[in-house]
Amino acid sequence: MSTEEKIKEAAKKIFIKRGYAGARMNDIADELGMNKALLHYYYRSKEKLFEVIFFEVFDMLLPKLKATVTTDLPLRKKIELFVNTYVDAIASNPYVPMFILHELSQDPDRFVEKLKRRNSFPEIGQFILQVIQEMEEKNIQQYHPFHFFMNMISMCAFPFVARPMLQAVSGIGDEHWNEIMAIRKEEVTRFILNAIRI
Amino acid sequence: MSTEEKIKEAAKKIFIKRGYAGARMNDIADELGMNKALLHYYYRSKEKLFEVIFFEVFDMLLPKLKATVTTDLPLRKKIELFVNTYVDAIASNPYVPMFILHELSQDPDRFVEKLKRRNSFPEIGQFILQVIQEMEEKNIQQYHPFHFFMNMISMCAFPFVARPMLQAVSGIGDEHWNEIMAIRKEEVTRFILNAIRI
DNA sequence: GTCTATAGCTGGATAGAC
DNA sequence: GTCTATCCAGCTATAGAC
Repeated sequence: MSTEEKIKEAAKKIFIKRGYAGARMNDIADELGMNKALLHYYYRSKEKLFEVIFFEVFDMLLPKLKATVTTDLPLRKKIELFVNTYVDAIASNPYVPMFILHELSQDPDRFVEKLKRRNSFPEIGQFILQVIQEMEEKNIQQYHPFHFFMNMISMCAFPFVARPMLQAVSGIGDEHWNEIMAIRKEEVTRFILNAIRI
Repeated sequence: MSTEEKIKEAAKKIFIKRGYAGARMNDIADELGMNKALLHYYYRSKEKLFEVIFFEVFDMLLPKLKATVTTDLPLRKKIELFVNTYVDAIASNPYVPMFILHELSQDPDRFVEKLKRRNSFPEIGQFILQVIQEMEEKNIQQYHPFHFFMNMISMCAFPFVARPMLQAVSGIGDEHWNEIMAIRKEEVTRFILNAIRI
């Protein structure tokens, strides 16, 4: 791995742990046993380094989600695919939601602005329409379509965000936590499908 | 409202918006048209000021939740009460989850440690047992009880955390968002009860 | 109690040797 | 490319006048 790569990985770790404001260039350098002057040599400034990571994280996640939401599957299959994709993607990068929320809270407008410049922004309109149609045809329970969508997203993402607190409240240790999360996809999918069945 | 109170309220606003690391004592002072020396006069240090707010936020939320989880109601009623209480509590302080997550991510252990010193920590063991019993008696669908609990929490809390992103993805404006959130309690309760019905 | 002024430190950024 | 040394802005915190 090149020095440039190594810096990026270490920076990702620190930014995710502490957020942009809390992260120190020194911490990143220490993480690598390097000097912070090197970070500036490769990435010019803290802000620039952060942006590189920011977009990398999103380019890993958003295109996948966009693809699942816009495929041409029947609703139930699409829900299953969405949950599987989302939970898998986050489970293999469990720090991502926290990272996103961290920066989202600092300056929501700037954050959303950055995102929109990528055109990988998931387009949920079509999915919502599909839900509405199934409801009109009485194939599934009636819900407010947006709440239904929020329920899906919430159950996929929140456990990863709130993990430390959930573990504290429940007393579940790390090993046990991983075992439990391994079956989350199936549990959530089944939960949703049961909730919409007539 | 006393100066001390005013400082606390302004500080809460800033800490929530920017997190501990991102908040500036100057921002808090400016918010009030005061001088930052005053903040130190009343609260000694940034850290002390933060702690006061931290515990105030939790003392507003946790005891309520603890109460709902440990009441002696049948499961379905308890679920309804839990969702109503949680969503109401957060809706009237929509910044709270973000605030919590912010600080949770900085140093999870210290965070949980602080919390445990209060004895208002919700005890979910009894609730989980109740869920298990209903499942064994085949009164409700079979789920992993912890996933079921996570689903409840997730749907209550996440929309408030991710609001800016959800609005961006969906294109929903502020007025419309408020309308939608006004019915969330009912939507979530119905969703859960439908998911567990046999 | 409230203000101005300033001390003292932290952390991002750069210069310059190697 | 990598390191050491150092600059300088921005921040917390305090001293001291009123």
